[in-house]
Amino acid sequence: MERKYSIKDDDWDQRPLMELTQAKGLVEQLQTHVMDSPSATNTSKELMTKITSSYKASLSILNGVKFEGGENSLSMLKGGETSLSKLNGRIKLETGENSLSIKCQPRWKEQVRVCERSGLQGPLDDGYSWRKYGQKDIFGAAHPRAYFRCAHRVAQGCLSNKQVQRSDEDPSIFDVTYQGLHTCNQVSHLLPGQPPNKEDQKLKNPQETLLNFKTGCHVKVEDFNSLLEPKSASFSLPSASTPNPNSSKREKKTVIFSSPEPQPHNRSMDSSFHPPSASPTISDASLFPPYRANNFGGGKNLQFDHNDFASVTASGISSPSQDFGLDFYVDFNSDIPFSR
DNA sequence: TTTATTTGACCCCC
DNA sequence: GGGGGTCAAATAAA
Repeated sequence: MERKYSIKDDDWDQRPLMELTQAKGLVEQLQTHVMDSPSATNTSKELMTKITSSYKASLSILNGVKFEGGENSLSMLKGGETSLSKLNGRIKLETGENSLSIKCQPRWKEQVRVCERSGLQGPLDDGYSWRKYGQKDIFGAAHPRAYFRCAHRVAQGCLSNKQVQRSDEDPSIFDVTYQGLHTCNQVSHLLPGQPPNKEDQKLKNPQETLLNFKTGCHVKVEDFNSLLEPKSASFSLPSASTPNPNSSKREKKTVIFSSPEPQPHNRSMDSSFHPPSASPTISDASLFPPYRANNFGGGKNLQFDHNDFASVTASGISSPSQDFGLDFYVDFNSDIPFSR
């Protein structure tokens, strides 16, 4: 499969990232070939798996990361076991006695509007699964902020995460901040006709997916009724991790949700809308009222709110099996301290 | 029983 | 010291 990359002149060279992305795709193809080969030894299969994992870990670091310390920063990390972790918004690469802390990742913001009209429009298949890992009351904000990370973080080392907070100005709008590109294979969900893998099948069910935006924005909404209750409201904006290639810089689109007409039995009804286990979820009665998704209300709101974003265009970063445009803005402002 | 969510506590940065 | 982000035990749901 051929990949196309388009890149503008930026502060730093994205080519290593693109090359690595391409290499990852090729290795995954090779891995498929090796796994299917009856003559392949267990050792070669194991090596292929390790190589693929290594590529994914590397991409997790390189996606949106600028090494201020230059190439030597990485060359200082040598010897011993290498581990990759994330703490306080920083990616930390540790090996032996050394560690490299990286703060910046691709970061962008979406605004999701929810309005009071019903309009369930059939199933949709969405791309990414998120797992909620925290919620905080934010100083000066009327509504709490929910924290999500990629549900495949453990299994595939994907470091993508997002924060969701209801807007103070307009309660019908949710500010969704994404950080980090997906390095997992969830994008495969977007491929029509492609059977989900075993794990994904566990994560999804037909009731989860209610929308499909023509723009390519996929929104998952679960258990709208229970949004009235302190738990179990759920939705995700998977495509936000792969913003519409047609979107221009600082372009604003809006994802429109609509709530069902008031239904007295809503609170208790509907086992059919219970949230699946591992889903992109947002939970908080105060945050998430009984909204129902609708796919004819509008586009998605993609807002890049940083003044110093560099524009990068790449393709198929997250999936070797799919070619799609990917426009995003990378905040290169953050510092990249090196510590021991 | 397994898996996901909730929420108080803890940690780190400013 | 305060605030934001994350962890992890408790709890809920499937």
